[in-house]
This record gives sequence, C-alpha cells and structure tokens, in this order.
Amino acid sequence: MNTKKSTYHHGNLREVLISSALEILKEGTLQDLSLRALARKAGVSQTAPYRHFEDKEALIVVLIEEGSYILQEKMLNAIEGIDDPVERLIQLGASYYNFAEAHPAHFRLMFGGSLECKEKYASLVEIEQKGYELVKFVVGECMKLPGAPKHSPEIIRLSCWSLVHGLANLLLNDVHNDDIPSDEDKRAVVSEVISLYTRALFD
Amino acid sequence: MNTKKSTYHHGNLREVLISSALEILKEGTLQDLSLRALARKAGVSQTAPYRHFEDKEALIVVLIEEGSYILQEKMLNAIEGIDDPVERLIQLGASYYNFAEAHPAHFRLMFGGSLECKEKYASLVEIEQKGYELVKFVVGECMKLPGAPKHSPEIIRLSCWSLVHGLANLLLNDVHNDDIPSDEDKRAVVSEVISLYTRALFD
DNA sequence: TATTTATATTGACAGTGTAAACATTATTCC
DNA sequence: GGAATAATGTTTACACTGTCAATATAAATA
Repeated sequence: MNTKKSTYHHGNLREVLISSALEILKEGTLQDLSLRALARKAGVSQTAPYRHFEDKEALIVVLIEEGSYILQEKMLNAIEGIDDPVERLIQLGASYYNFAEAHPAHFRLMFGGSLECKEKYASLVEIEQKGYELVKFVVGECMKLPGAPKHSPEIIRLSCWSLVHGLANLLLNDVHNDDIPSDEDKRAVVSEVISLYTRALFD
Repeated sequence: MNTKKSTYHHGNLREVLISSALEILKEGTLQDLSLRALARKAGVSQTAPYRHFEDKEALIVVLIEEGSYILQEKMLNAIEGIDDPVERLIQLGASYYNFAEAHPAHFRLMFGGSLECKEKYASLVEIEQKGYELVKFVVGECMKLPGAPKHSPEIIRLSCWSLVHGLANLLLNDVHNDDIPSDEDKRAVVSEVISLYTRALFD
C-alpha cells in the first residue's frame, strides 16, 4: 500500500548527481551549478548529496578525475597502431582537441581554474601526471629522429602541449573572431594547424 | 558634530568596487566574488553597488574591457619600433604572455569562459576584434616574406594565437607538471618556445 | 532657492552551501 | 533468524548570496 518506503533510499543518487551536474555544466558555468538544484532534480532532500560528496568542490573533483580518465583513453586509442613517431604525435594532438570538443564541460573543469588549489587532491595530481607520461613517450620518440630540433625535451613537450591546448581553448570558449572556423570546419582546421607545426618542428 | 552626512556619498565607489573586485579575483575564482562583500569592504550598504552596475555580471564585463585595453596597449608597446616582421611577431607573442603573467585575474576573466554569452555585450566584441586587427597586421607582414608557409593567413594567425594562448593558460593555471618551469624561468621558456615555432614557420 | 538627478539606505524575498540532530533502510555478525 | 552497525536520507537551522522596491539624502542644475 505505502510504497514510499521503497524510495527512501534513492539507490543511485551518486551517479545521478554526477551526470546531472555534467548536464548543467555543458551549457552553464560553475555559478549555475547548485547542489540543492541537483537534489531537487533527483527528487531527494537538499542535504542528501552530502552523504556522497563532502562539499560542492568534491563533486567537481570527481568530474575532473572522470575527464582525465576519458582524455587518457582517447589519447591511447588515437595513437594505437601508429608506428611513425611524427604521425603519432600529430594524432595525439588531434585526440586532445577531439576530447575537448566531445567533452567541453569536462575540459573546462579540468583546465579552467575551477579549483583554487589542485594540489589538495593527490589523486588528481597523480592521474594528470600519468597522462602526461604518454606525451613524454610520444615526443621522446620524435626527438630521436634525425631532424629533431636542438632544444630540450621539456621545451618541445611544452610547445606541443601549448599549441593543442591553446587551440582547444580558443575553439571551445566563445572567442569572437573571424579566424575561428565554424563548428563543422573545426576538426579540419585543427588537423591542419597541428600537422603544420609538427612537421615544421621535426622535418 | 555629525560628520556622517559627509560620507553619505562615497565619492569614488565605482572605482573602489572595480579595484577590490580585482583584488579578490587575483587569488580566488568568480565564486569568491560577492557584491555584498565588496560593499562591506567599501563601507557602504549592500545595495549601493547597484547604482553603478546593473548586476554582478556588469562588473565583470567592465573588468574584461579593462583587460582588453591593457592587453592592446602592451602589444602595441611591444612591437613599436621593430622593423623585422618575424621579430615583431615574436615580440607580439611575448607581450601576450607578459600580459597574462602581469594581469592574471584579467586574463582569466577574459578567456576563462566567465560569461555565458559574450555576444550580449557589443562593446566587448568590438574591443576584442580591434585587438585582433593588430595580429592580422603583424602576421600579414610575415606572410609577405619569401619563406612564408603556404597556408591561408587565417590558419597561420590561429596557429600563432593558439600557441601563445596555450602557453599563457598552462603557465598561469596551476597545471601540475614537471615541464612547467618555475616562475623565474617562465619568461625565458616562453621566449624560447615562441621563437622556436615562429622561426620554424617563417624561415 | 527650488527642482531634478545621482547616489545611498533599509527591508524584503528567494536562492545558496552546509552543519547538527534525527529517521529509515541495508548490511553484517552472532 | 534477530540484533547491532553502517549507509543513506530527512528536517531544521544559520549565515550568506543576488537583487528588487521603496525611501532618504546630497549634488547638480535651472
């Protein structure tokens, strides 16, 4: 008769909160994200989220970790089976942008200075460093090539990362500009820019 | 006897609000900025700010405009008197980073997706486009050189901008990474990366 | 000086993060 | 199985936020 007791426990609240937070962040900023609103949407009391996240920031940290995992997987998939080091670097860069395009909310959280102090979250730092190992390897292989530039690997890695990171940021955030291509053309432009720079470096 | 009336009007509230907002944004995020706190700090009632800014976002827009002006001035100063097109482009890029380093709060507001819809503010769009004219000119002169790459000017401009923009973002936000140089070394690294890429493009 | 305009105040409302105390259901251990 | 414990949820409360409406004061202008 009384079926209410069956819903006293939501059963899936944590995941629902995470995914509907992401939903909101797709279109809005951190300012538009409210734990209370999430709770309402999930049909649960306003303090229920605190059983799953210590505070609002903890939810954001989870999303950032999630994004880091997705990015790493995308990068791994992108370079799989490619033997030419330079082509591999190009595809690595392209996958970085593709991630930003496919997961803009994650990307903004990860790199938009959402956290005052990232260092407080050791797991985060660890994940990100692990991802960067991939970059180190891929660039490292390129540096063994005869035509490699005579700069330190650190400099070259930072250069490559800056380029794709800058591209992703400019094409993602609504920078108003004639040179920003339309959505359909973005991937092609990214691809052109990346191979242009990469080949200029290593040939 | 009663000196209160002499302070009924603050006299300088608008400017004080702007500068103390900036103060807060230097260390914190938009979440840490509260109009009421600014009012308190200025010794004024909580709704006084609304005589100077329609809402919180309007204050942010003013800061973004301010930042755009500063950036443009820095870029102009940087290229003044330089005749070699490539060297001019290099200095333009360096000044972009220098701006980000010297005015991190402005930079984050300008490019951190602080506004849901930039297009709502025509003045903003106008200022930014005007700044980009400078980039168009400087890159354009480089494109006339014999060794210029055979890509469209749009692509080259976007490439150059992406590089310095990415550098600024990575070095500004607390990206945790071995390749991120210490504060003292940042300018040197930026300079090296920019000239590396630029010369690779135009020589 | 009288009137208009710019600037500030008080008070109110709805929304927020989050802490404390309490309630219900699930899980585990004897 | 039943009792103790842990996990999850609710209610209530507090201090804070953005912002509106009505009002007061001072400055500028006619």
